Amino acid sequence: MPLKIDNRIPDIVIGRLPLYLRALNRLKQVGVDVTSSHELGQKLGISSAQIRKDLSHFGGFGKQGTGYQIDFLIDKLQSVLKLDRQWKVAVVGAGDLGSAISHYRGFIDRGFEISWLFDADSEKVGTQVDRFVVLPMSDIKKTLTDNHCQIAMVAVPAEYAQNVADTLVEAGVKAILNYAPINLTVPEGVMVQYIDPVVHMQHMTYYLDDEE
Amino acid sequence: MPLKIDNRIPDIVIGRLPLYLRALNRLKQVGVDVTSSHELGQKLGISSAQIRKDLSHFGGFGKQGTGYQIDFLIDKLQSVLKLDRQWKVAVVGAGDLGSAISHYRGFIDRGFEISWLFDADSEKVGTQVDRFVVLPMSDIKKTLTDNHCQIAMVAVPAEYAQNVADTLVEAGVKAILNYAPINLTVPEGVMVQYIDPVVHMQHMTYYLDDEE
DNA sequence: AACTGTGAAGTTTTTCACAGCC
DNA sequence: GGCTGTGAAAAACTTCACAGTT
Repeated sequence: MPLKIDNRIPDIVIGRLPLYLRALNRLKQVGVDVTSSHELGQKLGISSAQIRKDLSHFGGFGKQGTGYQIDFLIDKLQSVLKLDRQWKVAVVGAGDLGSAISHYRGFIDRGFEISWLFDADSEKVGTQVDRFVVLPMSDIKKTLTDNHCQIAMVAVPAEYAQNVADTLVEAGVKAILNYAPINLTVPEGVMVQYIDPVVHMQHMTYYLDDEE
Repeated sequence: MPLKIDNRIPDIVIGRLPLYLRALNRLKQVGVDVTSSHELGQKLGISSAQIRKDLSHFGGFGKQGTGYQIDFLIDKLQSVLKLDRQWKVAVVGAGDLGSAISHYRGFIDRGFEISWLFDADSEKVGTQVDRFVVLPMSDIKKTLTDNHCQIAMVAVPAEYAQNVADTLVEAGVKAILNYAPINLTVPEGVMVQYIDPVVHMQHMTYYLDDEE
């Protein structure tokens, strides 16, 4: 009898699925019905073997000789990523960035609905930003708990971000997308992803020509 | 005689250096002078061995028994990443996102100066956004070429992003930070980094509890 | 003929563990 | 005692290459 097989799927594979999904939706948009690991890989700059292996973790989604039915694959990936529902998302910070996020229309058809906008500044609380009335920080816990909100975006200055994160964790949030350029400390079981444009640019400058 | 040693440094290592730099600047800010691979790793959720190995690619920056002098290490990392100068950056797209980027004050002391803001919409061209007058797309090539600008940020809707990228490449840009949720095709020698908040959130939903 | 799914091989990345130094 | 820098070992990840299917 074989030992229990550890079939947890590598996180790096999970991280690529949203990219596949994005490319597949794009192909669908331009009227393509079927694609191949080769075509998809070309678009993404990823080898076809990798795409096939990644997808094979979840079952045989393709057809030999044919490729992948795009509608079918989109459906499967959405299901794997638990995107077969709408996730309500809270945004903290109603400054320039929080406002831009609130205005952005690109979340809704990819599984997310921005649902609340919070800010600590009493001048901002009560004002209208896009379709939201800015709520005070003191409302976070009750609002998110009552609504079982598990996802939040942090768009406050770096010096407040850890405090905000602590509050969110207390409110039961399990996934934080942090726009503040600072590392957050959170308990086990809470995920943080970071968006910091400067980090990306500093990565690229390494490879740039010296002459400015 | 040994074969020529390939001492190109792995890209994954380069990608971590900006994170080290960010954490080091944070420590400096709160008055710390010296740190260790262990402390830094703790803050970043990275093993101390990895930090030591990463840094060792560039020389012995630490002192045995003591750790790393923060000022010194910041200086070295900035030099490695070519951040010992100010890079001028162009932004394309003066919508909500482009405006938020233009207002953001966090670039300047990390090596980047947003210097121009372009938009295709003739209604926007000529208007003031923060300290910029919005420039027409037709100015991109001359402006960026004349100023040897190598870095640009794309903050336009997905359907225009590839066109904008093509224009930027033509203007001599070598590093693109793309906020549009679409993969760009660029020639060899041009780098693209992507920022798509939805990708990060879709990555996290995989691990969230099923009950919403 | 074209393409998937997959063991096996190859490569890269991370961790271990310890000599050497402060 | 505490810490770095680093070969060696281990683990993780990617690519190869091909049997099997349409």
